[in-house]
Amino acid sequence: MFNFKKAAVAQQILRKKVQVKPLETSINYVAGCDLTFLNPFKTPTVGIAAFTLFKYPELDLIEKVWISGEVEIPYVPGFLAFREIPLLVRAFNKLSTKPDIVIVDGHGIAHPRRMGVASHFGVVTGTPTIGCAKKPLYGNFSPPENRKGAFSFIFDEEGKRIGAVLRTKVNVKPVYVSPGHLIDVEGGLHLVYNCVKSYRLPEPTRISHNFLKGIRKQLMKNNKK
DNA sequence: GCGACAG
DNA sequence: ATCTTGTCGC
Repeated sequence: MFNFKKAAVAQQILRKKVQVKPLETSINYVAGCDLTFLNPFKTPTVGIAAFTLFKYPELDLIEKVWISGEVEIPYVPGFLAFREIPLLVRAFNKLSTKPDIVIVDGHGIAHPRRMGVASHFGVVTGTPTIGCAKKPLYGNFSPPENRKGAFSFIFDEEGKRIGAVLRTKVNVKPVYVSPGHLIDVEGGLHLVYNCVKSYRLPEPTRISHNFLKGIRKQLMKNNKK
């Protein structure tokens, strides 16, 4: 079975490789990704991972890819990356065009050991990443004002900025943005906000999720026959 | 000791 | 993290 104690040690080693700094390249393509499970409450189960690629800043959809496979590691808060990364990397490799940055569904450095799934994915693939989660995991913050575009920063125990809480839509819960790799807090915040249209989640994440919904439906149907 | 705890 | 339906507020 999976050893979470060793996984925590691995995260402590990997965190030294995370680079939080201004993005060095211009953004022409941005990708989003997501996972779904045939039975999310059972492990092992079959997981499906998807990537969607968009032109930036127009947000025109360019490509969609997916892959499925067995997932054997259970979800434990703080260790999401170990469950999701194998399939995410396989799906990422199917993209015919590599994005300049990836928005990952989960946290980056706003994590107990600064190694959320976004940072982990960024380090193992050498890609700039930004985490965009729907719920808080780690850090101190005050809720942002109820205006679209309002935000407040997330701080660690030492008072260092590790992310931001961003209101992408009025009267809707905010999202939690933190650098994954090769970008900083401000840059990530700006990118996520530029990827938001009329919904709570940025388009790359939202479209990836919707895409997977259809794939999952097809797979469930084929499973029965 | 207790609560909190991405997906 | 899934699915489905109804309900409420803007």
